Amino acid sequence: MLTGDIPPNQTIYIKNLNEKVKKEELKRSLYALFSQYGRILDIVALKTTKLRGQAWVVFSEVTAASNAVRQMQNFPFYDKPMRIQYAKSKSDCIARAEGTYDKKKKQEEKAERKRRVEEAQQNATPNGPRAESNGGPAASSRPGRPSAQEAVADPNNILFIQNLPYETTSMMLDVLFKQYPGFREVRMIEAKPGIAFVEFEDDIQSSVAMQALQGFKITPQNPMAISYAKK
DNA sequence: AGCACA
Repeated sequence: MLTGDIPPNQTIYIKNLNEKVKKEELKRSLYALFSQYGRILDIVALKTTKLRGQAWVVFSEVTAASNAVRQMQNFPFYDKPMRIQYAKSKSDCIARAEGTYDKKKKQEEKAERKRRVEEAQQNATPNGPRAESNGGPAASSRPGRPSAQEAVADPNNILFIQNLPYETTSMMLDVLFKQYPGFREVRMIEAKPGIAFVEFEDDIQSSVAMQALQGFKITPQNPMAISYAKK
């Protein structure tokens, strides 16, 4: 519903982002937050007047995008709830990969956009034409696919670590996790070897650490499995 | 509010 009637796309369009966040940090945080849903091929964010506060995250799979749209909808990100939809068009990086990227066509589209802006400025009519929408077709509440996929826990400032070697100590994990901003503490339970909880100040910081250390091997047999702790 | 590919 919040996705409007835009058909599924492997790229998601995010708006209502905090415009004060610097572009590079924004991209990093988006990457950290969204890579749990699948492989991210590209993130586009521009700070021009028209495009600030928005970003596109390109996934390698549509199912990943679908999960992200649903599960991260309204997620408070830098104090503002993210509004997520499918992107309206195919990302250039996808078109390039498919070999369908047409540079000429691209330039024409750009020129066309520019033309329309200028035109709009020409007839700066006091009461412009009513762009009345008819509400569109009664779209089904969900895009075509059932998307029977494993649920990802909601983001949490506490991480749940599994598959640790038996001899892991909290000091070892401390060293590993405290390199990431917002680190608070590691908690391990004597009676339960192989797991740990690592707390950060907020969801974003925990996500950054998760992304960075996901699969990290303390021993060759023990790639860390990091997920969000259950609330 | 705003759908791009610096």
